[in-house]
Amino acid sequence: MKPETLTFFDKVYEVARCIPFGRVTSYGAIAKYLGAAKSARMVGYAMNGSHGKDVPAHRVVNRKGLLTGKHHFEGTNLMQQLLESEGITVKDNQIQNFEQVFWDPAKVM
DNA sequence: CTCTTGACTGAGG
DNA sequence: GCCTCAGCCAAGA
Repeated sequence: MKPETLTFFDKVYEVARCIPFGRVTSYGAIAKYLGAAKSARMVGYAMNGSHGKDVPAHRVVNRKGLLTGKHHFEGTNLMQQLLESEGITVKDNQIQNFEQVFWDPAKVM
């Protein structure tokens, strides 16, 4: 990869890979961790390019714990199944016990 | 170069 | 708690 390509996007991928099993985080949490809390949209946008990478995008949801990006996955419920496979309860595209499974990147670091 | 859109969020009503 | 507005930055037309 070219150094010029090392941007906010690459940092997002890096943090996303650090998300532990059975945990989730929000776009804003990642953005804030990167020092660009107001660029949460870029995190989601970056996820658009997460295909072909080891980025567990299904573990990244919006601040409400809603699976806003499920439409970007192959199936209509693939994202939900992936989360449920990790022990996360999902109901109506929304993560239950969100605070319980929420993972803060800054908290680990 | 300009305009629109988007996997978002926080503040205000 | 829900709706609306503005800010953010990048990619595509």
